[in-house]
Amino acid sequence: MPDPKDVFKEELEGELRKLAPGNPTEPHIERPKNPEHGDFSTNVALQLAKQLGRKPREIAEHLQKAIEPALIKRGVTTQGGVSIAGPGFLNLKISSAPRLQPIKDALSQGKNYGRTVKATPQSVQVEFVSANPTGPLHVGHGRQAALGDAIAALLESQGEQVTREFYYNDAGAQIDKLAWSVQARARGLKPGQPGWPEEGYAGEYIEDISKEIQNADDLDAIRRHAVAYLRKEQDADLQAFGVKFDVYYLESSLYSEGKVANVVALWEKNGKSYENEGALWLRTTDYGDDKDRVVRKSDGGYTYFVPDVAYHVSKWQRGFRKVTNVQGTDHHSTITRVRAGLQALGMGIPEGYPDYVLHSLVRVMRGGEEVKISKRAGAYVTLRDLIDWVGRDAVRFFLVSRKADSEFVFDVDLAREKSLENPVYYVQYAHARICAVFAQGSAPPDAFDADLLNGEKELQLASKIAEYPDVIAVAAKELAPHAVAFYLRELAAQFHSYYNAERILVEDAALRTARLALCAAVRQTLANGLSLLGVSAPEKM
RNA sequence: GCGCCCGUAGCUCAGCGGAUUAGAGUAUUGGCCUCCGAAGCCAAGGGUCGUGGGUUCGAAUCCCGCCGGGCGCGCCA
Repeated sequence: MPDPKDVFKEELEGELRKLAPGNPTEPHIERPKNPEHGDFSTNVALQLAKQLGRKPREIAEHLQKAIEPALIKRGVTTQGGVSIAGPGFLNLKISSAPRLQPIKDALSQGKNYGRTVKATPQSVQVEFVSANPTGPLHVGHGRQAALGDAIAALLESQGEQVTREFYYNDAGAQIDKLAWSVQARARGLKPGQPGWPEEGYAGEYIEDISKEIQNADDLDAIRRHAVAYLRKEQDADLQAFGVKFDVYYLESSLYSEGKVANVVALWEKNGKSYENEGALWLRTTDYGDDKDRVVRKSDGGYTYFVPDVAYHVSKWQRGFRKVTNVQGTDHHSTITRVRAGLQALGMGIPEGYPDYVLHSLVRVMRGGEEVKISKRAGAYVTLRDLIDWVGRDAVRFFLVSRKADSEFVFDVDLAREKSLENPVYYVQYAHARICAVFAQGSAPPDAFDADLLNGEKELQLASKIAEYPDVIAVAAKELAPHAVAFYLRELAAQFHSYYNAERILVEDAALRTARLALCAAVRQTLANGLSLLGVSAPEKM
């Protein structure tokens, strides 16, 4: 059976090409909230009115006459055809058999419902977290982990081949500070005392590490031990959070393999760099930056963004044509710089490479007050704190249920509340409720009589299930997992409403089978969506 | 000062390639369990979409100014 939405769109496109051959408007088909407006709606007639200098309703009538027979010809059965509403909207209401098709799709496709298979998958990469091993992961890293992992899952759902990557600096000045701090602790010094390193790390974890140091004079051993210790701890946190990386990329390898030096040499060769005041500068202003940037300091060391550019060259050379970096908004100035640095190499890397998803800060509220300090880390709230307080599923769902660039307040008390107030449990509860129905002894049916699902709530649920593939396609395109979280809430709400209004396990066997099929399809869709967000779909709660 | 982001119901947030009556959760109020899980449902009240202009037949959505908040403006990473 052809997808009515696709047919509707294709036929509209054909008609629009005839109406405005020069530059045809692309029709946007939306699914109206108000059921009176049918299953699909478009405002092309209104958009076209200006361009053609005709009244929108006239255009709508023209389109209506042209489209209706074409739809019928292609097997789309409607209720009342294409109707015109308001100033010139075209609304299409399809008959109930095709409206129920998504139930069959969800049942037959199972875990793959909503996913796309690509003949030639693109090799794409998502880089996220990338915390330096100088302390425990904080809430911001948690947001990156939740966001990055969900974005990666979304891209996978669209048939791409995704690599999750974690990049970290294992050898820079920050690591030196870490080593000095541990050393000072091992020698019995406390933060702030005379002899404590400037800008040293003061968290309790430094003391924990220092207790394992045998020789406080062997700074190299201390450094290795501290890095290994914190890496292990970060890995444990990520594992508890359910996030796995395919590649850990070490900044030090960029130096040892000569990749940093190569980048600088290419800039010099292309005439994109110049010497001034003993330093080497890159002409980033050629690529939209507001001033040129130092790349090699007068002391001979490179500034941080040189290895960053070298790292992105490595991504390009490893074949990643689409790369997404998930970082905090405090990094937004690096976007221009990294892209400029890549352009100046003249390697044919596209201007917008790579993509960035920047998230703003998360404030943590608990007991009506903002929490700023973690006992362990000292200066910030850790991801581990959050998981301990509210559990992995709630942390994941909360951190991903807002637009990345909106600042938001994580309310620990709300996330903890295992009841009405919590959207995570609300969605999970819908899943568990359906499981409970099936636990009464029925198996999800293979076939059912579609004519029996003719209630308004049933048809609406079917339409909601039909939306799912579009929702994740758009969320993947826009790198916006929060759309999935909102969708799941709506689907769960519609199910709860239905469940309260109608009995599933009715006497009539045929009707029972049909309703069980609908339930199974909802359950499958909930499970698929939750899985994209890294949230479990429990059978019991 | 400059650049980027944000300002929608008491609170937390969707919507923002313009369009059919501004949405949800939470909080408040009132209903619904002899019946598949009440971690649920039904209903009510609550918004000059920061503000002032502009474009448009039509603006929360696009453009400009202003106000308020965040972040960034290092030969730090």
